[in-house]
Amino acid sequence: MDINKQTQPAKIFIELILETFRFNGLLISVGDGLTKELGLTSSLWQVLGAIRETPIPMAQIARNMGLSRQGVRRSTNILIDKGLVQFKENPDHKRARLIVPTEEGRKVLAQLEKIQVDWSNSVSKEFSENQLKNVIHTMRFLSEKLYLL
Amino acid sequence: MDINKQTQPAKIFIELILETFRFNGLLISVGDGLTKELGLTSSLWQVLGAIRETPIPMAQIARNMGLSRQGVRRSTNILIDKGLVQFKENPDHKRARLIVPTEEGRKVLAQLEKIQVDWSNSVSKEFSENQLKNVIHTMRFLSEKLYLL
DNA sequence: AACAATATGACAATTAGTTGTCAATAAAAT
DNA sequence: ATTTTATTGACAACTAATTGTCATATTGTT
Repeated sequence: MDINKQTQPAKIFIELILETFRFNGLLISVGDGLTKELGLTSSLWQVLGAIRETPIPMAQIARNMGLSRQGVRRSTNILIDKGLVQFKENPDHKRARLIVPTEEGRKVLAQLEKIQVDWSNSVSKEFSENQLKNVIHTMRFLSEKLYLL
Repeated sequence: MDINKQTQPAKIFIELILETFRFNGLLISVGDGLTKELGLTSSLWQVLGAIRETPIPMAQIARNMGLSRQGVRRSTNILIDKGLVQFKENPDHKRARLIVPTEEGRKVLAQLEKIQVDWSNSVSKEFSENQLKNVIHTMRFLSEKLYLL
């Protein structure tokens, strides 16, 4: 039996994976740089950002952001120590308390947003909406395929 | 002065970042699943894969793959313990020895490649070459912008 | 209503990865 | 040629993240 031959799209897909790793790493390091002054790391602002609009429990943050439940728990503990978030009883679930930003947390979120807006504006300046949307769409589509396998 | 308003591409760019985090996490977990039987984790096969064609020193692996030098060192040590790679004197650089696969390492690389070919073929089946290339291109373009800032 | 299956968060132990520092080597500048 | 700057890899200390297990709460089944 012959060795299966790798199709052309498959080769490019592998390239895409490696590029994703690099891009992801770059985003994290740039993100860390941007928010260093706020005393936040990527894992922290990912969690803080996740409850910007609606307070949700840890497990849901994990699901939304593609993080592990335990990782979110850890980050949440740190954010609590920093006084940026707190627990709030969840009427719908006795165990799964909501994570909500404190007053201080809201201030940091506002600063975060300011930084993010300036930065994202300047980075995305030369890109069209469609170009970026296409990337997101393809990633999501690929993700679906990955889940199925 | 008004708060800077976030442009539409900027908003989508932020979405793209979050999607990248999720996609990256998914790739790692799927990759770990695929290569579990070989006793390799993502960080390990990233390093092993990097020297598939040409043996290079640790620092170069790190640069190519967007990993930290120290992380690569760690992975390399593990791969050496597992007997999959070894050092080889580098005529061009006394300090920076080349990392080369052992006989056993080459076997694992072959298995890895087999798995990778089957998997990438099946995932990328419904994607056009161009669609994937566009994603890579956009990521690289974004990366350039990120470096400049 | 009773039971089974799933989701959630806590904790401990382990593994993975980073940071800071150092000495050796190589490359670049003068 | 000499000096300065970069790169490279090693090591140790530290921080981050994962894994496995457990008790509790919720949801789904019968």
